Amino acid sequence: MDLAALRQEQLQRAADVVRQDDFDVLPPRFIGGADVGFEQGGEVTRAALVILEYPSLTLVEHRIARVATTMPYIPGFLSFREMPALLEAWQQLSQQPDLLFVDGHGISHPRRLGVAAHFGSLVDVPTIGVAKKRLCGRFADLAAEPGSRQPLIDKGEQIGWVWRSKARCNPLFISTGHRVSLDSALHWVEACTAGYRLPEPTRWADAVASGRPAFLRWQNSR
DNA sequence: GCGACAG
DNA sequence: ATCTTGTCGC
Repeated sequence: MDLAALRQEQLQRAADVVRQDDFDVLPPRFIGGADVGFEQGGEVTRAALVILEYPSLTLVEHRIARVATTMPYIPGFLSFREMPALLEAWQQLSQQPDLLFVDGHGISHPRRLGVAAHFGSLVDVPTIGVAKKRLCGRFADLAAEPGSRQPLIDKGEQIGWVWRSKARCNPLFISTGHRVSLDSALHWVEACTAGYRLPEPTRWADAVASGRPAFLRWQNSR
């Protein structure tokens, strides 16, 4: 693969990313969660999409897509590796969300195009990046209290929030994906967090993707 | 040159 | 991400 070409594609696409709020984002009726994983030693990419109703945070739909992996994992180019499976799962959705939480970064990326920003701008859906690790940028130490936050800064601009969602847990990296401001991104993630480190949409997507007991129980009870 | 490096 | 049991701490 030609990284120089992909890098150019990122710069071009990043210019189309909307970092401000959309009027129809408020209030969301359906919030989605996306999680991508790999199987068979990485040869198969598995994308899970779930739809929750807001504010009840009730699971209303789940979809899983498996496609042949086309690219290796290269820091900074993750979206190209996950995009095919995400698009496949997206097409299977019978109810598209008003807002989507994507595992990974949004604009908190070296060229401001993490997977959340890339997918969001591609299908033109409001997205928020929810990552568990830092990719770039710097931030001051967080207080131990849950709820504490610090701006994530890179090259002189704020590209996200580092937020401690739960006591004694490592913080989350929240950023704009597409059509959602940084402050709103943190607002919606807070509104969808229910006592666990990860917000509900992300937790459910993860549970569905890996066949967690919580999901299996939900599936049997209907 | 050295260290960092989403999932 | 994934391979995987027990184990330390609240």
